[in-house]
Amino acid sequence: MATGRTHRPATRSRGIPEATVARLPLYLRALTALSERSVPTVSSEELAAAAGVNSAKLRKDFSYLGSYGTRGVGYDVEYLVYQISRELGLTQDWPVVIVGIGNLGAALANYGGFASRGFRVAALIDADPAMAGKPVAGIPVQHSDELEKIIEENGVSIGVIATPAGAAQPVCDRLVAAGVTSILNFAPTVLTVPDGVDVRKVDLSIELQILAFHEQRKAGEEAAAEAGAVPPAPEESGKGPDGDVPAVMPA
Amino acid sequence: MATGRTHRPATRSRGIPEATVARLPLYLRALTALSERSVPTVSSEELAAAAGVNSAKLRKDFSYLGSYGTRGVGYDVEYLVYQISRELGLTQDWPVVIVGIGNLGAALANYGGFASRGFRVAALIDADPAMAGKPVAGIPVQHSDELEKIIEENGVSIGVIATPAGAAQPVCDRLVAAGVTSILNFAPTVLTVPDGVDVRKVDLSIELQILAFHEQRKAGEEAAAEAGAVPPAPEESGKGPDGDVPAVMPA
DNA sequence: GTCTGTGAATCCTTTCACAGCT
DNA sequence: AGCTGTGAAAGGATTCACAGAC
Repeated sequence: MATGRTHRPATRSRGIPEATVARLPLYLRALTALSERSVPTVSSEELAAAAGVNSAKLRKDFSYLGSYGTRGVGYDVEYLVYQISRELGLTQDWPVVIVGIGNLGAALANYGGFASRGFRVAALIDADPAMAGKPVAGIPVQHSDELEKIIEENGVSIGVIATPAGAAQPVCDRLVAAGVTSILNFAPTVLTVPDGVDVRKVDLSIELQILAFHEQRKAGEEAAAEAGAVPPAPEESGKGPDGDVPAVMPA
Repeated sequence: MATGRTHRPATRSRGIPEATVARLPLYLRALTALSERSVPTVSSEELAAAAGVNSAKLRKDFSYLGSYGTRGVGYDVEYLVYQISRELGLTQDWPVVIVGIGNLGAALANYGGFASRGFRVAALIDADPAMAGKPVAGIPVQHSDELEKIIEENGVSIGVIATPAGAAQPVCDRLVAAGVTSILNFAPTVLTVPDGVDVRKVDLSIELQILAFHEQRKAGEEAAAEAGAVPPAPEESGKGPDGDVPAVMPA
């Protein structure tokens, strides 16, 4: 995953592992659901189940944030919601812009999960002049000529790129030049950014491909159970894709 | 080795680490781009740069697939495209169904990255009778009553869920009952599935939250660099002028 | 007795660095 | 020379298991 440099080697105060950070939103969602049902406290076991992880991991994760639980009782739901929100920076308002209002951009603009978590769609931007002024999710689309102005006037530091692949890097460059320091990229391209800028990538087809890999292996196991299946082994001799045999290396 | 601590018994890999599998689609995309430019061979250094990883990692990843490179030369682009495609299972045709044809479902239906990688949208399914028959991305939407029939007739084993959160689990259950064994879930819910079924989750707001975390930290570092270090631990107070404040009630 | 918080052990991933092939 | 393939080392993440608070 493309992550900018988190320079500052001596993180004496709070070094929350990336893996933990990535799970905090999961916990937060589960906690929010409990909160809406007015559940006062929850055990690590229950919360872990609701978030889809195991309890040891959850407790370890929370231990990086501090000691917010009560032994013999569990965690106070409201208090934890607040602590995690604060840790994630969601107690403040994050204006974001979405660039590229095609199908995906429109879906993102309409996505309720943003507004409910401290994110505010400050502007929708598209390169197509015909889109300008047209409202999407109640927000008028603006032409990309305005990009820099919009970023500066709204103090936007997070940009979402939902353009076609070819437009992504130029858009990215302009966003960064205008002051954006975090980018969520939906375009199927590797973005190049300067140090200090974070990029996260969501690629719809990559996830499907990973599923296909496992799916294929399931089918292969079934077949292999009946006969010894050996796929084609082109030129190269030696290892190749065979059964469980790892790479060989005689001494 | 092969210790008896199989967290996922049904998903025993052929020796290719998950982390590597997750990167194969990246390599494949970079290679496809090279292939289209008729580049015959590529070094690990070049390919790694194009895929956004470092070369040692790439070579290690490829070593799990077999010895497909030539020392002193690099990798044959076409050959590697074929090998990775085969490894990912993309040399076969994967019919998929998309359930929930809202903004996101429509975006997915229109997404070109599927068709070009062995995935074929076999059907679009929505619970709204008003959608039935309406074409999206050239494919007529079918009502969810037809779900089981569609799955079976098309031999679908991969399902994409793009419904609202509340509908996701019931839809998932029906998909699984009908024979689907891999699910890509865009709904913000933790899905419960029987053993042997793979679920991958894509959550748009989670990615943004992770960005917000890092963004917040950057802001804190800047402030700390300019003035004396002041840890950002504010009490619940007035947010922004137009803040839409998440429900937090600190004890 | 219940449940959290956490060192220690285990497992997985990345990086290093160089042997060995072309 | 140039570049891959891979053991070995280093670094993270996960799980274990239990001390200690309630």
